[in-house]
Amino acid sequence: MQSEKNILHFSPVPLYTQIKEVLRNRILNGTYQCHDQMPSESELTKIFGVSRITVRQALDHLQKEGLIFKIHGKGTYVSKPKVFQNLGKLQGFGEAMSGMGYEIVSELIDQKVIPADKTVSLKLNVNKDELVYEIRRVRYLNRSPLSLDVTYIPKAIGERLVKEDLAHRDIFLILENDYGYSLGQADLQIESILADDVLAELLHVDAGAPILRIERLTFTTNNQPLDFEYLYYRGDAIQYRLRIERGPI
Amino acid sequence: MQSEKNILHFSPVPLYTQIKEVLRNRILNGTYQCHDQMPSESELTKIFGVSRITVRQALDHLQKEGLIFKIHGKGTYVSKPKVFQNLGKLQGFGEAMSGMGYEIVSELIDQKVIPADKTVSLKLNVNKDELVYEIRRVRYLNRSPLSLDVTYIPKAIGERLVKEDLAHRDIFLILENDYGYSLGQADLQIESILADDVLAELLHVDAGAPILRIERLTFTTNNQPLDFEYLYYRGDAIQYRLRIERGPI
DNA sequence: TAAGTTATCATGTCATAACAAGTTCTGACC
DNA sequence: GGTCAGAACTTGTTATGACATGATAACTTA
Repeated sequence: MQSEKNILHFSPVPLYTQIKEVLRNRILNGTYQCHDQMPSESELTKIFGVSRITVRQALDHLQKEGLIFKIHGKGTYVSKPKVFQNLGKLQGFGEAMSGMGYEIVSELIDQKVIPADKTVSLKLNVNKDELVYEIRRVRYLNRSPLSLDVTYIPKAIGERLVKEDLAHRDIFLILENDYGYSLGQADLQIESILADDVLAELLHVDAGAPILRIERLTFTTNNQPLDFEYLYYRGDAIQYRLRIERGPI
Repeated sequence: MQSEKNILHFSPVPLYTQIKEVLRNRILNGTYQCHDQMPSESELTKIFGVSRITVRQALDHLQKEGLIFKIHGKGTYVSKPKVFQNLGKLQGFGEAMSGMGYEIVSELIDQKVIPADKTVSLKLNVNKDELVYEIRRVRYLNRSPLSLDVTYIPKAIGERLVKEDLAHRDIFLILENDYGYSLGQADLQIESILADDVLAELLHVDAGAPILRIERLTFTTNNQPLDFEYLYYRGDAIQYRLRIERGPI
């Protein structure tokens, strides 16, 4: 019946999902390469032995993921993997830059247990004056200071974190891979400020230099606040690139 | 034939788009309220006089926008409007703030046809020195200047745009609703700079004040660059809030 | 040769139809 | 009364078929 023996017509997983996975793999492993034209919808119906509506459903999902794009009247094509493709996702800075050929190291400035002030307690959903960990690090990109990260994290997690190699490992990766937390959404707030003396010294800029200040509150997939950070980036460094998708209203 | 006289079966705009707009309006104006159950798919087919596949296409889009959610076997429901729901999506600033209780007006500083410089030509994918429109606007939030938007757009589109009411309408909305462009992704680049004299005067800040500079390149769903902008925000205003989701890779 | 027309193939839209599967309510049976 | 089967909803998946519309190449015509 079907030319593709990988496609099971009697399976709890929908046909369009199976087809989507097969096509995704072929794109990722290079069977269909960047800017290649994919088989047309009618060809795919023959290849997989399904109807056109099923093929279109699989393609729609892949398009939503950004792996392919369609041109009316011409065909379906494999998207060029863009630098930004994986951004616009929540990720730490090291996570973002490593894999892009940059070497990121962090210098631990200090780490201490402090009572949560009003802002931190609100963000992390703890009582005021409840103890939390404050971790201050300066991140270097190719020997040049790039940002000061001030992280607030519940005391229980902080106690484990401070034993880790925070100079080379991303906190998000530790939380996810080592501690098993599942990171979900994050709220970002961005503003522009002037460097004070402390920032100026740490980031090797003049006092009064422009600084990009990002406030980030990260949640688990269960919507529990987990990590609250202030990120002070040097204003002259290309900072955050986001690939965001349109959603109306 | 159809119970809904607003739905035109012989129109260049697809039926599912018309239905999507009608339903969206009913959600926004409160006809269908938060957590209300929407009419079932079979009811909607009768209401609008279309087939179920068309209704589902409209609902799928609304779901992707986050306005509704479905529960298998139960029904379709109106989502609770979240503060961040509409952020982290690509949207113009007015689009973001209106509906949040703020009044946004824009002042048109100037609009002119200029030859594309190297940056603009690269971003918009046109030849260097090819003519493009440059539109400069200052946006006011409750009488207070908030940002300078410098928009570069291909000449053909710009010629139509400059006839519009750019003081009160969002460019993105005009492009989408009036011109039928389907906006897809956008690349954002954010940095922090100091206000020069021009910016200082336009934004009512001192020269040297911190400014948030956002470079935004917006694509159609066909991945054609459509709109390239520099957004200069006052650094002391809460700027951009993004709700971003974690994605694999 | 250049310009216009047509054929062909691509995706986009829409209709009708059927069955699967999850939820809820009802009514029969114990 | 409590339980359980089933009817009557819901959304989810899939098929088949049709026509519209955009893009392109081949063909025709001036």
